[in-house]
Amino acid sequence: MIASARHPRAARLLTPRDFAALKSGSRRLSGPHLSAQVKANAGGGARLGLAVSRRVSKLAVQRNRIKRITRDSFRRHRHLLGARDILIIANPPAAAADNARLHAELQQLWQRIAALNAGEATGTMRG
RNA sequence: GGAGUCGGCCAGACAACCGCGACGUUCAUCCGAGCGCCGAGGAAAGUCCGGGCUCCACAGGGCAAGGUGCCAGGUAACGCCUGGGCGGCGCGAGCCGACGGAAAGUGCAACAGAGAGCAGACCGCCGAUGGCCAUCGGCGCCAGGUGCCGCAAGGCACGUCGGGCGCCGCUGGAUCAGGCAAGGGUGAAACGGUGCGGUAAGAGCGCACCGCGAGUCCGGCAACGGACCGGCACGGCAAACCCCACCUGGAGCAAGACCGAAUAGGGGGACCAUGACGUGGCCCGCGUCGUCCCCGGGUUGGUCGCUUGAGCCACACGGCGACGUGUGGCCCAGAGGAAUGGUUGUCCACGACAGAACCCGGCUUAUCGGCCGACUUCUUUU
Repeated sequence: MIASARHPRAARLLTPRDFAALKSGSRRLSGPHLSAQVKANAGGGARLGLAVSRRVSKLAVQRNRIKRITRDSFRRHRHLLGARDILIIANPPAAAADNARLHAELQQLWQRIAALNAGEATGTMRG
């Protein structure tokens, strides 16, 4: 379906249960500033969760910035990502990275996720 | 124009595209879609004070503990604000101050220093008074040489001289007894300060001014100020205990309320009273009568609380002011895995600190820079 670049409520991980489900059987990817946990979901398209702890930055402004950049990038690339739940975890260096760097890294991350085939995406059968 | 003080305000702008949340409205069986409109701060921060609100069997008395601390106002309240007083800083506009009581009591002061609380004399000053020593003078007393004359007693001369002792007086002293605390020195602090007089040297010993005072009068609601009077004692520390005055019940929106679902009214044990529990420091008082402990099972979803409020903006009136009263107008985030943004372009003074989480009033801390008003001061010109 086509590619609306929107980010409705349905495209988010909402409950603690959603987050707990990612803890087991997910595929992990990591970059210098951001890491991801990915797992196939029951359908309907990609859903995004965010984890930016106070360990990344004590300033709420910085944490908000990272989340906003991530959401904005996610909605633009959501049509590429298939039916997966994705948790993006910020690493401490992310607070020092500017917006352009975060955008670039996110774009690479989406491409790596999209490259995973359906079998791998479930994570459980990895050899 | 330069330097500065106080108060207020702003917090890159504009455009395009793509997004997010609330509300209103239209469409739609539902998912949702269109349109309109709104969408972080002056500190949203630290959580340091004060309230509202909610629950705790509702809040009475006493003790303890904590807080505040010049006075008077303002306020819902405050540790905030305004005005005033006092002290300090600044040429000034102004700024800063835990700023009640030390004669209610207890206590503290290391080191240094002679001495640290009803103190003390190291260096030093004096030595008036009473001694001592010395010089000079006066008076008195005592002892004595040589020569000549004389038998001797004795006389005369040198000589109204010299010596010794005592008393009195003058002057002097690296002096003793003693006097002093001015000056030096120690200290955070040394038992009022400065000056003049005074004195042997000194000293509130006297005087003037300042300071001080359980005194009197006057001004002020008061803090306090002024005048007069008094005398120089009554040191400092209360962010030491303490005294005095005033204030404070506890916990916090994960407060708390409702709806729905699900399971159970389970098993075991302790106590039937001068008992247990409720008051989250204690006691009294008050209230409740079955209460408490252990084991096992179930639930941790939704709605409300949640933004109209000690609200904001004008104008008028009262007040020095903080602020109050009245009239009119406005609606100004409400999320909750958590919205309020991203990218690009143009411009310039090249953009700081930083993100609401129940809500207000303050304080404090962080902060690139800019604008406005009032005032001070210096310089130039007229």
